[in-house]
Order: sequence, then structure tokens, then C-alpha cells
Amino acid sequence: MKDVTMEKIVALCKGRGFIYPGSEIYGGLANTWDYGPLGSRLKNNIKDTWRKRFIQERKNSYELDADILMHPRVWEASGHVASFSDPLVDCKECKMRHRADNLINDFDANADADRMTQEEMMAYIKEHKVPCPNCGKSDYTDIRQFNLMFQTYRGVTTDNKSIIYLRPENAQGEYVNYLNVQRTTRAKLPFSIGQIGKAFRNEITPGNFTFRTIEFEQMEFQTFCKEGTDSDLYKYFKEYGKKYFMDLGLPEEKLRFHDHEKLAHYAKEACDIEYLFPFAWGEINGTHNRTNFDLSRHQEYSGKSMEYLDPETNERYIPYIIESTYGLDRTVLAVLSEAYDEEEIAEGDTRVVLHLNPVLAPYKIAVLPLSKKLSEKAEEVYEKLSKKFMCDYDEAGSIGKRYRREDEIGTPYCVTIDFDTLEDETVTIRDRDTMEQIRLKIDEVENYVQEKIQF
RNA sequence: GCAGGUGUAGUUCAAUGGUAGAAUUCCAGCCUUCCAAGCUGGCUAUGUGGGUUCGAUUCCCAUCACCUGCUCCA
Repeated sequence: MKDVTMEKIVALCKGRGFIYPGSEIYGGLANTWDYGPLGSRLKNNIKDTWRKRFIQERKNSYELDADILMHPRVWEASGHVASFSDPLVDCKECKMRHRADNLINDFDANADADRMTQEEMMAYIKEHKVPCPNCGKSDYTDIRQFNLMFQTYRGVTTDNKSIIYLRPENAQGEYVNYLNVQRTTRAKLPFSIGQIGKAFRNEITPGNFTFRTIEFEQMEFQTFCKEGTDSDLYKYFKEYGKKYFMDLGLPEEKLRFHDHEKLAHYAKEACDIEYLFPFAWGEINGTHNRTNFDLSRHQEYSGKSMEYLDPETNERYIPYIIESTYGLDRTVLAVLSEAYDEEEIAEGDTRVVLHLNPVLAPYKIAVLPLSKKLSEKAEEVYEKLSKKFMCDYDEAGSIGKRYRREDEIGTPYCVTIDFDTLEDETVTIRDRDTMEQIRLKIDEVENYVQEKIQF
């Protein structure tokens, strides 16, 4: 029955105002997308649920809003300047693009290309005539470094000293501020700093809709802890993340853990949570045990102590960090993919409906006068309810058509004003999922909806 | 990123080297008392930038986007 494709989701998003192609009137810019009126609401609602679970409901958790632009030395300390780039070669024969290091490692597992310089890799490829996995020939372009950090320049000059980067991850903002936060909140280990914000990666690969974009928003949670407690916290946050996604409405059978075998330069343990998108399994969260790597490096590069003074033991040490990062855009996409449905409600009559968790729905209530003669009363109800909820108002077309419009954008409740409303102050409230209707006093609507959107 | 395919109203489709049609959506009016009703009218398109040509939506090149497959995913 339900046949969800990315094509349908993209069409709905564009047609209803969730997500538009970036810079569309100029023909679009690859891998950029703009969130429209409904998409912005959905995204903000997801942020709100995340803040509630991660900041509000957890002791010793604090929010931070760090700048996107940071001192260039930050990215030297973090290792991104050195290792956040891919050495790429193109096969001249079949035009296939490869990562030179992977080419060598796949050719000979003992070659250890990760330790080679660019020149050594090139020499190795030529010497051993490493074949192209696609066409078998060995005729490549020179290696070109593709750094995934966006660069820009500070000030008006463009010399090397003034290069600054758009952050490729948000975590460093928490790390460089961890002692500020600790001191000002008087927090004791373990404590956490959460941050929602944009990051940028100059990726060459195309995304599936908003799954892989060059500008994206992350919801990050960094927990600072004592060495020895790190692995337990790591396991705990994996599970906590999965539960959060389930609370948003993603079913357990479409979520799985994917433990990393190949670890990033900063990680001791790493695990993704993946969701089964219409196109494939895809990462929506990453949890890493980053050890004391980052803070140690910042201590080394900045010359400032990053040590925490443990008030219980009077020890000084650099804390371990458990990082759990949630891709906001990917969460939006997962939630939309999961909510999308086409239902046959009578023979030959189908409706498109977004079964969004009501707490995430862009509009909580649509106010619909049954006849335009009832506009005045309907507007009165709209004004009253919109003080509490995001509400939509629609009086165009038949009532059935308006229900369908609201179904398609996931509005959980439609409040219909009819001629009885004028007499007895009651309205019909219609449920998106069950299509059932009940009669309520206008004054009861607020509490009724409020109860349904608890998170 | 690579290979192939496709770009015409918001959407889905026609047609054409010489005035671009329809359905649907949308808007307005009439009608309409709870799940995409009907009637009338109206708005709206050749992705973008070059080139060839008297003239290009049509042919050529580039670019952007989408589709299918591959690749990649620190």
C-alpha cells in the first residue's frame, strides 16, 4: 500500500513549503536547500524536543551557542587542517574518481597508505601499476588534495595568515569553552554541554535530498567525564539517542546501531545510529568516545591548561569526552520519510497524510469554517487558539478538500466551526490519524490539544 | 565525482526551426451544513548562460537540477 520514494517526499516538501531547492531561481546550487514556512516549523519543533530531552531534563547539562568562525589554530589542534582532506585521483581511462589512499590499501593491505605523503602515494601507484578497480588500467591524473573545510579570509587581504575556516564540526566550540562553562556553572564532572548550530563541509559527493549537504545543522551533546567512566557513558548515550529517535516517532525496527571498525583520528569508540530511509540505511546520529585527545591538543596548541581540578580527590586531569551528534537535517528527513503515507480511504480515493508526532507538526490546529458565512466566528476561534498554538486558517473549498490539505502537511487537529457553534459554543474536532470527530466546547479545545502534544 | 537518461505553467503531460495546448492545482465569483462535488471566469511555462540561424523551446556547447547505476561517506 505505502510506497514511499524520495521523489514523492521531495515533491511534497517543495509543493507544500517544507523544503525548497537552494537558490532555485538561479538554477539551484548543488546540495543546498532552504527550509520553507512548514519546514522551519518542523525543524524548530525538533530542536525544541532535543533541548527538552538533552538540556532541560538532564542535570548538569548546559547549552552553548558558539561562533561558527574560530581561531585557525583550533583546526590545527583538532587535526582537521592535516587530516580532513582526501587525496583524489581520476582514472584517465574510465574517468572514475578514487581516493588514492584507498586505492593503495585495497591493492595491498600491508602498504599502509595512511602513513604516506602525497608524493609517496603517487610513486607507489606508478611503481606497482595499481589498477583501476573499475576498468583495470593504471593511468591516473596527479593526486589533488581536496580539503573538506570551507575557507574564507578575514579582513580585506587574502594572504595565508588571514585564512579562516567555516567550522566543519561544532564540537570544538564546546571544547575551547569547557572551562568557561564549568567555572560559570560550577559544574562537577560529569557534566555536558549541548549546542545546536550549523557546520560546513565542502563535500564532493551528492546527497539524497537533504541527507548530505554542504551546509548542515547539528545538535551536539558533549559529556565531560573522568577517564574510566567514559565507556559506560558511551554505551549509555548510544541507547539514550535511540530512545530519543523512538520518541520522535521512528520505529525501532527501522533503527540500528552501526559500530565503526575504522576510527577517526580522534576516537577510541564510535557508533552510528542509522535509520532506514527510503533510499538506504543512513546515519542520523554519531556517538564517539573522543578520549582526552581534543582537550590535550588544545592544551598543547594554546599553551593553556585544560585540566579539571577534581574537588573530591584534588587531582588535576584532562577529562575524557563522550560526544553524541544528531544531524538535524537528517532527523527532519527521517521524520518526514516515516510520517509520509498514502491511504486508500474509499475505493479509488486516496489521501496523502503525514502522520507526524503532533509535537512536531508545523500546525497543531487548523480552524475551518464550514461555510464562509461563519468566517467571523471562525476568526474569533482562530485568534483565541493561536495565542497557544501554531494554527492554520482555511475557508477555501469544500470541507473535505480542506481536511486533505491539512492531512498532507501533518496538522493533527482540525477544528470545524458550524452553525451550531453560534448557538452553543461547540466545535467539531477531527483527528488526522483516525479521521474521527468529536464535539467539544471551544474552551475545552486548548486542554484537549495540549494533552496530545506532550513530549 | 563518474557513466547514461531527463529538463515545457505550482504539478502531470502535449506540440513545434516561425503566435506553445490540455488536465490538475491555485485565485475570484456563484453554489455548498463535515472528508478531494458542480458551474463561470482568471493567473501562470519552454531550468540557466552562451553559440549557430533572418528567427531557437526545438540544433550545438557549457552549467545547474532531477532519475538510474557506480563511487564516496573523515
